[in-house]
Amino acid sequence: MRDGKESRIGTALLAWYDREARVMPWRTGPEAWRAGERPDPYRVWLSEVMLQQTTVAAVRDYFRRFTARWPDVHALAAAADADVMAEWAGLGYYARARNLLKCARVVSHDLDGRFPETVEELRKLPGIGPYTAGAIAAIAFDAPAVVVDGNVERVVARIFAVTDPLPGVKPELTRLAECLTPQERPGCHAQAMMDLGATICSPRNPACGLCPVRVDCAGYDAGLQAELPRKAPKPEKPVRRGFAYVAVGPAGGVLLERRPEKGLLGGTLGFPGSDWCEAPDPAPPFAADWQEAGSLRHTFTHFHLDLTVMVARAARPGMTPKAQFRPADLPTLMRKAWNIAEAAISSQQG
DNA sequence: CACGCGTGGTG
DNA sequence: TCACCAAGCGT
Repeated sequence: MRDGKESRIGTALLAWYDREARVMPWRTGPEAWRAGERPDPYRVWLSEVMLQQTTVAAVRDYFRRFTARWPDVHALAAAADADVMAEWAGLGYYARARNLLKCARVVSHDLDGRFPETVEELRKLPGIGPYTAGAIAAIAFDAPAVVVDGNVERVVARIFAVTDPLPGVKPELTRLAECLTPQERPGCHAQAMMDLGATICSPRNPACGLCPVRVDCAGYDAGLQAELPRKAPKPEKPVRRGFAYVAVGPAGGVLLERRPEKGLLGGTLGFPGSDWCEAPDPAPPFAADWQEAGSLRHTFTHFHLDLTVMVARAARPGMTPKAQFRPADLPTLMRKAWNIAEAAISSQQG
């Protein structure tokens, strides 16, 4: 399985990681690791869920706020749903936040607060798929799990000069990643692969001159490093339109609603509005003197949204009082809508 | 299994 | 400006 080349790559990678490992709030660095310190599984799990399809830079402050407010899995399990959704607001992919809370409650109530140590058991928990299960097993419990994220796909495709496109070639990349996974320090190896992919073996303009495994990189030898991994072309994003209605009461209260659990922005707070489609009908939540405040474009995973923001001053039952309304609790789209509405209202009334 | 699901940085 | 991309998962 692991012949001279694979073994040499693993050794070079670990030596590089020992020198260059990135410092992150959820990590135990190589030095502390060697001194016997191990990362807290709760923090590993929380960071890995936040990092799903999300950059390190975006996660840092969210991770700090979550761990300051909920230092362990029991504290998080006891949190109110609305508080967790508010703290997650802006990070995106809100199903992660709902599954995070479900998972915390299972671990807290059914597993006595201890995360499972095997990939098989971790996989059964909500929000933990093949990648996250492997990452927790490797990083928190130092199990020789295979950890394949977008970084590892790229690194492996380049090292072995795999030219077939994703996603079809993913199983082969996983097998190749398995060949590189050592029995010793698998957690450090997993983090080293991801650090290499995030810094040197980057998607565009890889810094091969600094790469610890360049001498064993078939992609570099073939001059293909910048083109790998190949990916199937993505369909164009359609444009949808919609209306959002921001009602502000005499004392500054705001009319908000919580969206359904499933679907786009599921479980988040927002302003009432129309459907989002090619040609939506206006859909004011009640009759009032609605004025157009402006519009915005927001891009989701699979479509662009052009949203027209309407405002009215009106008292309504069920408004969120001004003192309890924090725009930071809203997903980014709704925060943008609020910024437009607020500017219009303050300029119109002075 | 292909698709739905956010957001901010970047070239 | 805008398409692409990032430590994927659930259905």
